[in-house]
Amino acid sequence: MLVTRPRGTNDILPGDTEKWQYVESLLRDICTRFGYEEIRTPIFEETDLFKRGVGDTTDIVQKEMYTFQDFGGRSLTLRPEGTASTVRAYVENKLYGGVQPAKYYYIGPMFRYEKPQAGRFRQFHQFGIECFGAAGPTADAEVISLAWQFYRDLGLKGLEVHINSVGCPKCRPKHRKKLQEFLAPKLPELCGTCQGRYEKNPMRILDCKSPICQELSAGAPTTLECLCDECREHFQEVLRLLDAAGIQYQIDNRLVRGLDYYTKTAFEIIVDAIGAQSAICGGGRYDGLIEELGGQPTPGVGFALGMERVFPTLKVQGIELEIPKAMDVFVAVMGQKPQAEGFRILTELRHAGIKAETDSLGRSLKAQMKYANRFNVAYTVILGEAELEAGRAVLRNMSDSSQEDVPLADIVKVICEKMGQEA
RNA sequence: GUGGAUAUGGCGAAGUGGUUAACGCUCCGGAUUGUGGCUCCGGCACUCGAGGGUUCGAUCCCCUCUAUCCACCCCA
Repeated sequence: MLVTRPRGTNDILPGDTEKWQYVESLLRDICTRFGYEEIRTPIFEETDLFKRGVGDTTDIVQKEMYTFQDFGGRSLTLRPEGTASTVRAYVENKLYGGVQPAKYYYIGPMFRYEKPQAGRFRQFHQFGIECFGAAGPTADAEVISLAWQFYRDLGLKGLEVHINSVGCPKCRPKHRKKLQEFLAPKLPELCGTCQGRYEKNPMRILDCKSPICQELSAGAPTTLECLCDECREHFQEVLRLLDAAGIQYQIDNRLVRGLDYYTKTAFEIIVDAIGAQSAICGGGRYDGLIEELGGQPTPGVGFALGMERVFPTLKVQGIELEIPKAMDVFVAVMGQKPQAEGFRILTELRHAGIKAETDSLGRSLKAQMKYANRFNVAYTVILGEAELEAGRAVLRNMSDSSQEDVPLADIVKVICEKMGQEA
């Protein structure tokens, strides 16, 4: 084969696309229930948007972005995540002039230059929501509750909500200072990346996976201990709301999100099903981001979940989605003359909203029946020279093999009645 | 970027330094005349990821490359 798909991308094929559509429509339905509206932004943006939005020091910006120059010399980047674009669109289109809070959802492909492995791809698909303009804890709780609702509706089990608060610009510097003081004597023993983090972003040392760093940072001052009054109250209120909604959670004071824009609430939903990947969903509050991207100071909360991680989870948990069958009726035709009449019936069935298929390869009746059987249709119309002359067609019930003669003039109506549809 | 594993017909999967490379599934066709799901029969035709090398001879041995999978890192 001359050309194959780019590394880390996937062809989503029939058989799977139905599952994607099912999940997507469930998500849309839930969003409608929660008052979130869809927003669609460009697949690529000015590179600067992500540098400022996601954070210059993050791995995503430093080594994972698909950045290119267009013929006009602009630096553009395939979006690595959805929040920055949504904020940009909110500010650029002056959506702050509308109803508040502004609640949006998006769903679509994201791009990161990663080494592919289980649950990780270079083009992957995220569903996410963003709520702008609500500073209070209700918004945080609602966002988590929406994600929870989705997993509940899908029937997934054993999911854990991990939650933490990373503070705000008022209390974070205090924590940073305390943390650096705590780690200073252990600095030489930390792993290479964490030594670098010490200056740039010491908070990230807390969720380093290296056992050595974990041990060294054990007992380190947590963000929770250093929260200012406002952040502490906010966090406690979020927890109280989750309790009220019956959502179980675990406080995880080592949970720190990898994107720079988070403030206060940070959360992940964890499941053990996708190889080394555990987070099926992640999000939190980002009260400084909108201002950072040129808007008025506006609070925001949201999350994103990876579509490529929900399907393996469904599989591991043995959950079958209820996908409606693809065909209701097959029209089998023999001979030249009946062909046109068969096509007329086929067309009218489809007009009536019935899923109908026919043979387009001129196969024998036997082969057509076999073909019909593969579609698992409820009825097959059989039309040959003899039937045509008699002005009737055979209607075969495929489940009990019973047959009846139906006048050609009535066949569509009869089928519609049987299928419980309106002619 | 680092490390490990694997690469055989549409899919799954045997196999050996040397005549026609198993098998299962799928697909297509057929089994007395115009009828499915079961059964039976036949077909899908030099091909063993790519390129070199060793050898009289390699799908099985060596080298290189590529791809895929998995893990680290990071994330959804």
